[in-house]
Amino acid sequence: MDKALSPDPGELRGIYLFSVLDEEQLASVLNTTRVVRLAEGERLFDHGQPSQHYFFLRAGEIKLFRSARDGGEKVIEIVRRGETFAEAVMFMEEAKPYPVSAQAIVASELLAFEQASLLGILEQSTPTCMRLMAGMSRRLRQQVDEIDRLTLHNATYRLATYLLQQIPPGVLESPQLHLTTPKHVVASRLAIQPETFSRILARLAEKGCMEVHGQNIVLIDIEALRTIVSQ
Amino acid sequence: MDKALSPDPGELRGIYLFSVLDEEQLASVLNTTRVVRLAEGERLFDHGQPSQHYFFLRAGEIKLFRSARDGGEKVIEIVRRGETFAEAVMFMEEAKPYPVSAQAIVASELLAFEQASLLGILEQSTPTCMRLMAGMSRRLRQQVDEIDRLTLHNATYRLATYLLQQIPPGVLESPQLHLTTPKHVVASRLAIQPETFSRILARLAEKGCMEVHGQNIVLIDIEALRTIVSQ
DNA sequence: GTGTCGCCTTGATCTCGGTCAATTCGCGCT
DNA sequence: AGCGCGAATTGACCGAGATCAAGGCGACAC
Repeated sequence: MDKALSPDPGELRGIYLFSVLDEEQLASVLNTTRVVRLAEGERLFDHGQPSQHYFFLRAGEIKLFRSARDGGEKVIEIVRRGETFAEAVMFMEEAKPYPVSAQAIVASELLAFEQASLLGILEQSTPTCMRLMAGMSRRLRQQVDEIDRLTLHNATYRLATYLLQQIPPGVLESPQLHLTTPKHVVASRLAIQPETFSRILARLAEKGCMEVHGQNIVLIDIEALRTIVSQ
Repeated sequence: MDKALSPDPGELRGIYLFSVLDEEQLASVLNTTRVVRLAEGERLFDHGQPSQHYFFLRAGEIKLFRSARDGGEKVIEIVRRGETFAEAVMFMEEAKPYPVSAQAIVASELLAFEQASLLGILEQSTPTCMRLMAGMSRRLRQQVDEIDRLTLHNATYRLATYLLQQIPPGVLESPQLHLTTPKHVVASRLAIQPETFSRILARLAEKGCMEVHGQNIVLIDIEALRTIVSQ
């Protein structure tokens, strides 16, 4: 079976935040790093909860989401293998509450880093500051794009955009997509109800844009999708 | 009449980004700072345009917005006197395109700072890095809140939230609000059509929550508003 | 004063996407 | 194989808010 390997310096160097650290700094991160394994459906943290850590997703899939009192749920982001999250939280004041909840979509394995060690490193390593700021800037821009899509565009546009983004780099023709994420989670990520999501997929398939076979989608006519997205 | 005063070190120190700089650093910022005055309706920059500057709003009001090809427009943020904006853009790659357009709602006066001088300072001043990261973190969180409101809550909720946020700090009872911003701009900020905005205000007034006299709104029953917002 | 130009308001109607409900599908389990 | 449960699909209906279309109300110019 899988065993939770301890992280080594090589693995940490692959993470953008740590790529320019010296041996000593890397060791200080490594010392306070824990491996966390989550079963499917397990919560990592809740919205509002005081934070002490930020994370790197080794394997699996995590959803970051907000809940409404009426039971509604909006997935803010789907975190994939190789991505870090919650780095920006450490700059908030007081208890630094997490701005979202995090839950494993499938069994997942993560590295949990202590905020304190990174804060110490940031004091010494301006290049690391720059990397972190670049990362936050990119996310800020993505959020603006998200608000744009939510307010200026309809559900079909958002779904088309999402599908086009899922095309692996390099693939040009009739790419075969495999949705690793359950459809209802993707729907929430796009602020669409599962029923509507299903209907839009069906309509696009009917128009000949794609073929849908459960989790697998073949994009027959990418140009048609691009047309939807470019107006 | 107003004349455009040259900025002095005292004014710059009042800006959170510059509050911990030494004399020399402050001078380097000051050297490359220009005063910009905009007439009502004038554009400061456009979405996608390469960026060289970030800004501080001395007086007036600026809207940051996205446009759709069909003429639709979404106000992302209304910048008020004393606020800075577009600091995060400098960390993007290549041409560092502005993620939004900026236009003066009323005649405005700004300070325009060069990205290069701040980047130089960030290399030397870790405390300034920390301040900037804290600012970006706050904005990131606000964007999540915004997405939450857009997807999990209705137009009345968003309007009530906005009104409650406009209450000057310290005022507890029947605060009199003055909307400095035209209603159709506030509507766009809240992702509501002007007609719907007007109707919601009318309905809240009818319920006795408030009195609306053009730009002036008296919040009669704040508790009722808070109830709307807390579910 | 009176004209006019924007903005705001009010009314009538439409529509996209949500809600409710009923199957059906897919997959793991015994 | 047959069962059971959650996810996905499909259909019928609904509703918040958009759109379309008139007025009304200032503010400003002349």
